[in-house]
Amino acid sequence: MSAGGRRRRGERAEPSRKQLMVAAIDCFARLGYQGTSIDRIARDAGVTKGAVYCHFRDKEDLLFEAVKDRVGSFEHQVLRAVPAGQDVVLALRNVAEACFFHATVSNHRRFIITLMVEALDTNPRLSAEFRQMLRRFRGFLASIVRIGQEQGVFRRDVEPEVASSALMGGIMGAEIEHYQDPQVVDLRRVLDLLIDQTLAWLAPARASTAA
Amino acid sequence: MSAGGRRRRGERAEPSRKQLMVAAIDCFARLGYQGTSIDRIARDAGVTKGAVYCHFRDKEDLLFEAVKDRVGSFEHQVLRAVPAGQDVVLALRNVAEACFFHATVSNHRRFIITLMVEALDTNPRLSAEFRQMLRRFRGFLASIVRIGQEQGVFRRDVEPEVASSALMGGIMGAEIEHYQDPQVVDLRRVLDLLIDQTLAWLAPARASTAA
Amino acid sequence: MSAGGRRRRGERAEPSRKQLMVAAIDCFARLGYQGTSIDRIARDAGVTKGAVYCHFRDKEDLLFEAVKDRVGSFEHQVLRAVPAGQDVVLALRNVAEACFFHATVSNHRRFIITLMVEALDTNPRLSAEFRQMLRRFRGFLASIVRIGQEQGVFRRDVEPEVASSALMGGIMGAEIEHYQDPQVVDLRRVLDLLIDQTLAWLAPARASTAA
Amino acid sequence: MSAGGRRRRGERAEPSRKQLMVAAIDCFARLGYQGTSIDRIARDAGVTKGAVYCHFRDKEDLLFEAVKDRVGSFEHQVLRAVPAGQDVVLALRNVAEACFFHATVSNHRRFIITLMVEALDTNPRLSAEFRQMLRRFRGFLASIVRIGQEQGVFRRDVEPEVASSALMGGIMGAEIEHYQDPQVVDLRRVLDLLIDQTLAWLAPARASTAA
DNA sequence: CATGAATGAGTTTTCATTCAT
DNA sequence: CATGAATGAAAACTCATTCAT
Repeated sequence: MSAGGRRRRGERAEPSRKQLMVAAIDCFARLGYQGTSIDRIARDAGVTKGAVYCHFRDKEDLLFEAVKDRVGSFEHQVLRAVPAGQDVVLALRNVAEACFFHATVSNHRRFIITLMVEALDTNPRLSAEFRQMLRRFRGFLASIVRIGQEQGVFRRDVEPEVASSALMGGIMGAEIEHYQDPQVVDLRRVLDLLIDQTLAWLAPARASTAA
Repeated sequence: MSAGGRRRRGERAEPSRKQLMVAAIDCFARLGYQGTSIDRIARDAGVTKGAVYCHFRDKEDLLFEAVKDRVGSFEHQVLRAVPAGQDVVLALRNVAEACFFHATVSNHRRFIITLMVEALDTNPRLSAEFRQMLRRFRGFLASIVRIGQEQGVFRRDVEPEVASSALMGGIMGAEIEHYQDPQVVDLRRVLDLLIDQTLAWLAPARASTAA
Repeated sequence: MSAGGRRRRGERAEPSRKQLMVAAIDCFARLGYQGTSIDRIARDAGVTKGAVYCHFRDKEDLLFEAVKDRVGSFEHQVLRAVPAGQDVVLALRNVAEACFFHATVSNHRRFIITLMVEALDTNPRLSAEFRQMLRRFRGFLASIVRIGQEQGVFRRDVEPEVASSALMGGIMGAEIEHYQDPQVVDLRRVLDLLIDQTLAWLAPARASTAA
Repeated sequence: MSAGGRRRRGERAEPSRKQLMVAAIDCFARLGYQGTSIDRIARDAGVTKGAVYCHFRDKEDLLFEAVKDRVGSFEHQVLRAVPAGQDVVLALRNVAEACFFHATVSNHRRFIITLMVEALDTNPRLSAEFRQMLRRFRGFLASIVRIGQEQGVFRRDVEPEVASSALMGGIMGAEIEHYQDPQVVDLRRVLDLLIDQTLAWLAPARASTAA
């Protein structure tokens, strides 16, 4: 009770599991998995090392939980940002907007990108998880493109899968540039240009009039 | 004779410094800086741990030497691929081609991307080095765009800096996707589409009126 | 249970921090700082290397803690041995007695002398600490001399600072000789002679004719 | 020949063995045996590590050679400073003078004291060497005292061995204080006082009343 | 649940020593 | 003699994990 842990009435018990997740996500996003020690996470969460093992089997478990949390949350956000039946052009813009939001306001996107790169050859299981996530995301973008093609809004001689790869890569790459050099790379403008470019490219050939 | 690396006469001294660099670059590219132990590098290079310290002050020194080597080499390759006075369209295609080459045949590009992401918050000095490199690269791409604009080959209402950010991000992102999922992401096709898209976007307006 | 130091219930927690300090002091006194490995200290204390880092930041921290502990303890002993208002002659004898005690029964004096010599050019910060300690000690001795002079017990044409330097040096030197060659150098007799000599020298001139 | 090693005509080949000894003595005096690396000595001597092994079997051999060199040289100096048949009072003053000289002009005395303390429990063989040296030195001082006693210049109720221990300890201790705090401890004055004190003590009792 | 001391394996680094040239 | 690359053992330190309380 003297050890600072007592909460006042109504102070929402702040389950330390949640705090640990928050701290872990932040640390992993900035320092990577290998660069983050359990001790660091615990300290940031305001508990001791031992407490981590009350909630998670080991460091990897914490990692997977964090990834599941962030990936799920992000995908949910994107789906919410793109209601079914929406204008496909608006849909693509909204996806970019969601990415922008999560890349600047939260560090969810950076968390994903950082761990994805790190996991490539060091954590096959995690890497597989990310692979699935990217496939879902590309599939999602490709489906938007496909709908646009069916609606006659997009030209038909473009493979939706390749186009979605290019778009997704463009978004990720722009983010990395921005994390690296926020003073020079204005993420908003780069993403806007990226979407404009994509839409122009997808516009049916005639006298292409992108939004 | 059993005592390790002693070479017999005429056995081509195979300067172990070079071998250490090669091993280090490969390990760092795949496992990251923190994920690579000195011991691993030494073993891969066929020497003992101690030998590493014969050639490099410490692990970080080895890292910086490796980065300097790879970045320098890559930039040299790109400059060679784009002779001065070349057609700007061809120039952009050649840049993409060089990236494709170094992303698939060697692992130089992956080395750079992996370390760039890892260094963000863990190694400010290295991160600054990468920041400079990206600025040079963006500046180089922007100069090509600018020349195209002066030649009337590219439209003039596009800011070269933003366009080069989008292009560079697109390349890096496509590479990451490819490293993640080589079976699904055909880097060549994605890069081709990326360049096509960029060139279409840069094409002088005939009737195209993008927002 | 086999996993080492886990104590059974009631087994008197024997705080290992204390044991580590004891082991460290003993090792440093005999082997010097550089000659003592963390592993050695841990083994002597009956714990593993890792435990050391549980209680001390690093080897140097352990060193400074040990020095602080011993120096403080020794100064405390000396002050207790020389109550305020005591006969100055008795005071000097008691100081020598305290040194004798800590040089033979414990190894506190040897600890201080060993580290003081080693630190000279290898650890400026520690050396400064010892410098302060010696200044305090000399100041303390000088104050006794000064009081004796005021009381008319000691002659007045002697500088207390120089006299205290000679006395302190005499004590330290005698100890070193004794550590070196305990069979030949009888520390008690040398210290006694030293004090006799000092007191004779400090005695008010009656007919004393020094060369 | 390009490697800087070529000497001009007449430049006295400066046998590197000598330079290595000089460098070793200096390093050992300041940093101790364990605190000095072979590489450091070699660098200070202007050669490479390997060269050390051309002249000395190993680090310990270099140590013993250095000790032999310094101890021999110092004893020789002292003997020269005290010609046989000299006035015993002058003899003691000259010994102190020789110590002062070698403690301030060269670092021979510090070399001896540093290694003597370090060797105590870490190098029994070296420690034995120093023990012999101290015995010789004490014997030498004791013989002077004894001669003085026979000449009636010194009182006879003092044991020469104990007196010489006190004197030798006083000299060593004063030196250590001076190495520690040269700005506060004026070695010359402390040694002078020490000799005065000793001589006063040794003066035949006329009215001298020690406590 | 939570703490914090402790373990033990693994990491970076140092350094005396060897040896082909 | 001298060099300098290389070895190998030992050192300091880190950190995920365990466990008694």
